[in-house]
Amino acid sequence: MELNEKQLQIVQVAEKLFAEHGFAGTSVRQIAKEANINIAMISYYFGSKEKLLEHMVVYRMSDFKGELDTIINQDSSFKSRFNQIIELFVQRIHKNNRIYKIVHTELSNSTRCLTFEHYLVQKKNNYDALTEFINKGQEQYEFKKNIEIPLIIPTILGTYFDFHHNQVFFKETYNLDTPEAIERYINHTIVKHLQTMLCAMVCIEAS
Amino acid sequence: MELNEKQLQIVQVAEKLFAEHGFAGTSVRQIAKEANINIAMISYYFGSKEKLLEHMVVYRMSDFKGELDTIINQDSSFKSRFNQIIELFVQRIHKNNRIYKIVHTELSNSTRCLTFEHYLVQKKNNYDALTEFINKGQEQYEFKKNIEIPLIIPTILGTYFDFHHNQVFFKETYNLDTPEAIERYINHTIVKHLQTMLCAMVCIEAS
DNA sequence: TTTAAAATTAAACGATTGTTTAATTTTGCG
DNA sequence: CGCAAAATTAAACAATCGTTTAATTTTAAA
Repeated sequence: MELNEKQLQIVQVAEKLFAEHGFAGTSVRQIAKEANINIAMISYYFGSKEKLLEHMVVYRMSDFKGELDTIINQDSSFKSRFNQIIELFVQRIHKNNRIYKIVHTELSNSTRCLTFEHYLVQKKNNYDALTEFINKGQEQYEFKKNIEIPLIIPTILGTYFDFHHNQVFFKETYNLDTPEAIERYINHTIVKHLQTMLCAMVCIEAS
Repeated sequence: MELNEKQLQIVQVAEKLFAEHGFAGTSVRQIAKEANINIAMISYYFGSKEKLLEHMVVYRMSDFKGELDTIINQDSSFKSRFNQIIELFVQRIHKNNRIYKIVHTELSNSTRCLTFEHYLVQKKNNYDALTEFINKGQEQYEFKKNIEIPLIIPTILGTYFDFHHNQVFFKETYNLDTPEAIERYINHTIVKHLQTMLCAMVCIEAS
């Protein structure tokens, strides 16, 4: 995915607006205005508003490969690696939460006929890598069996996104006033909650 | 929330369309066509498209009170009640997943200036009721301490919704071909996954 | 400096948006 | 039945939508 400076600027502004107001709720005029470019430039560079979204998904979904394997191939205990994987997923999804929000919304949108193939392939890779890792842990009697492995990632991403979607609620209920407080809550409290919960389910504790 | 037959029909059709195509992605003409009514009837009954959404949220969010208390006040073990609470939440969110999807999307939408007060009040009630229940379980040494109680509900709802959002992925990856298979997966596999995981984190097992 | 390609612009395109109007039909009570 | 209120309609409203056009400016290699 090669984007020149101007194209990148458009994609970044559009990503912000699509995440905030939805794809249908954002007009090309808003994008053009906020990106300080002429309306026609969007069609000129991307062809259409829909194709701009496609370019955006492909562009954002290409730097994820590898990080997961690095942790899995590390030389530490299964539990330690499992905890690191959980933290990685939260950081990843948090860093790119805008594009994920857009994809989640448009993926189940019967209007859009995009394939989101890049997203689905990425997802499949993550699931396969995690499944293989858990299976190995089970073979070595470090992880419990009878675990619903396909639901581990939904639990991680879902917990993050439910918090993210309901930030208005959490802010006023648990006094997360500053952006720093929210960052801390995500990187510490949510990560620790997921680690505690998932390890309690998955890990066999030495007694 | 009192709606006559015609208004109810409009709300139901609009709910389906808003959930499928988003609020901005649905036109009043689509709603009118699918509900077999004249376009003007929407303004006539609700005032505007925005107010239709408000009416919808209020209407859908009013039958939730009570069920949770019934389980909490039951005469069974903390663990048993906790498992029932988890199942109730999944069933609730699944039954009403359309309005939740709409609210989640529009809640973090800076365009919309709706308060969604009914939703937020409902949510607060659920959180307070669950917190009180867990606290009692902790006092009786049935539940562990140092638990992040505010994140239990996000884990339940989030796990469900991540599955729901990515149904396209799960369908082809785990062969959930029929609607019945999906129902079974939600009501059995997801519920059991959440019960196993959350109980492992929360419950002190007799040894 | 010349020149062709690329980038950028304002303006206009038809289509669709949510809403309102004013006329007509249906309803239900006296 | 008579008649006012409610319900329903087709048509029109101005505004905005995504996209295209055709003209102009900028760029950069020859």
